[in-house]
Amino acid sequence: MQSFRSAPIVLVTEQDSAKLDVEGPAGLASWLAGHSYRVVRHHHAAGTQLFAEDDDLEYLCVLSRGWALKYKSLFEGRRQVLDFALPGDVLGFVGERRARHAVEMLTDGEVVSVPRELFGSLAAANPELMLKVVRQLERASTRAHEHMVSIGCRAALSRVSRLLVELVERRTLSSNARHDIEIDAPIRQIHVADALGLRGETVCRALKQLEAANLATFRRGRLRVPDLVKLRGVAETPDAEAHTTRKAIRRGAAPAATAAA
Amino acid sequence: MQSFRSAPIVLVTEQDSAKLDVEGPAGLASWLAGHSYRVVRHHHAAGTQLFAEDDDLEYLCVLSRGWALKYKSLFEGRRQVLDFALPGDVLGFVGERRARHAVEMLTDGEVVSVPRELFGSLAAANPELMLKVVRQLERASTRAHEHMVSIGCRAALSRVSRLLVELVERRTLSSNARHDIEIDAPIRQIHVADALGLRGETVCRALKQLEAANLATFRRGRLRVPDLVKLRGVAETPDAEAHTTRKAIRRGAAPAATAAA
DNA sequence: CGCTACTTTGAATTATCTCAAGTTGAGTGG
DNA sequence: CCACTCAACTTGAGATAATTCAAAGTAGCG
Repeated sequence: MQSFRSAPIVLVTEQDSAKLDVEGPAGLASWLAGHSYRVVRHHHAAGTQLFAEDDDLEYLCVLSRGWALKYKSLFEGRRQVLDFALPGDVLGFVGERRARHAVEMLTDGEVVSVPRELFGSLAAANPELMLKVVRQLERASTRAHEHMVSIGCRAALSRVSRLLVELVERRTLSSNARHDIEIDAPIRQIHVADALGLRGETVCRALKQLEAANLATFRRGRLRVPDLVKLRGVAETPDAEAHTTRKAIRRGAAPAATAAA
Repeated sequence: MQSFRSAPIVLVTEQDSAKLDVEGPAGLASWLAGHSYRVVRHHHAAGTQLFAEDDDLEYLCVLSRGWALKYKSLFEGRRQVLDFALPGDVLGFVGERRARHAVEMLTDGEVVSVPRELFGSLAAANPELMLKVVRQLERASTRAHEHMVSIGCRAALSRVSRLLVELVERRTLSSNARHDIEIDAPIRQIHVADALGLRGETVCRALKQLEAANLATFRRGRLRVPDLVKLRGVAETPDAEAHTTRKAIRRGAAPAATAAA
């Protein structure tokens, strides 16, 4: 079932369409909003589950405002966060009706929904639409791959750093700011943990380390990064530094100053 | 640079096109092969690197025969295997020229290559082409997500079991065989390890366990699974069974028989 | 003011990694 | 047909990063 079907349905107006352009020229939501009165926009409260894994989806959706979470649930309440969806991201699947993962709103937000068959005809008539979708898919896929590298190869501190860097980069895009960046990141430590294959306690300890080293402060949905380059350095130091230090200590040498010390 | 540019270039003939249909009705390679003389087919030896991360790709490629490996390299020789590519899989990126990961042949095989701009015009003229690409992308994305669940949430034994199940399912597709399945899987333990975020030794120990329990035998590129349902059971038993057993032992109770014991 | 949900800290436990030796087996060339 | 080689696989024992369990702290909110 699609729980959002009970949400108020708002037809997209011309003004709305113009407003959606804030997502940039590649914005899928704005494109869709302007092409049929059957493209609708729903508002959803934080915490709403848009759909669950295995749901039969009648719509293809694009997030137009707010943050959402894509995840898969396992046994014993464990879950894997697959991606943080930001405005412009596709929620749903073009190739099949069955949902391969769940999606839930992290903040209040808005979702543009297109009936599947309407999307099909829009796509047939407008090649550029499918291209926009492909680009979104590939971007999401690249993020998933980076994610896999983190979970598979990096130590806890690096994973957390890498995720913070990703969040900053997704929010500051073309901006080349590198110092004292501060963004809203409406997520809890547990979301970071579930995304990185760690437990909440481990994420907490990693964040404390980053804070102690003045590399990043993440509290109550607000992320501050004094020096993005340095943080990226920790993210890309998989284990090498820690490893070297460890060995040196074992040999009785004085430990080198690490980024987090 | 694209190292495969030095490979012999073979124009696709009508017969080739017909032959490529073994990939099934959704086969991208066969579709592409029939639509322009500028679509070429290359042969590549096992071990060939088709492209590296950050290469500037002039072609969009589809694997038509053999197995390939998508991966990202890190420090100290560590790498994360992102996906095993089988015939029909897209190698390359529609939305941008820059490669986001490396690809290397696991076996001898063939690759159908389309110049990027030609792909663009083919896609504009044939909406169904882009749809085929989207479906491939979504399938790869779903695999990546399953992969993340494994790496992030499962114990070593479950991860290995899950990967073996995935390989079997991809090779037997619509077949509903469930007993005594045997397939070629031209990979080594180290590929499994790099795919699952484990070390070779750990994969070896997991495989030994599976073999001892008569759940799967994987040796020299050949995988035999006596009972797919049972193996799937181990894959989906994240830790619960082992965990319960562990606790029971600590309490002094007799350990329950586990699948791998 | 007292929930409730989230975060923090500590100590013990453990799955996996590391390091270091073997062992196996397919391929090679005498 | 028999060494020989080399890469892949196997096995063991010790080290460690992360988990688990348990118990306090905090902060937002009605």
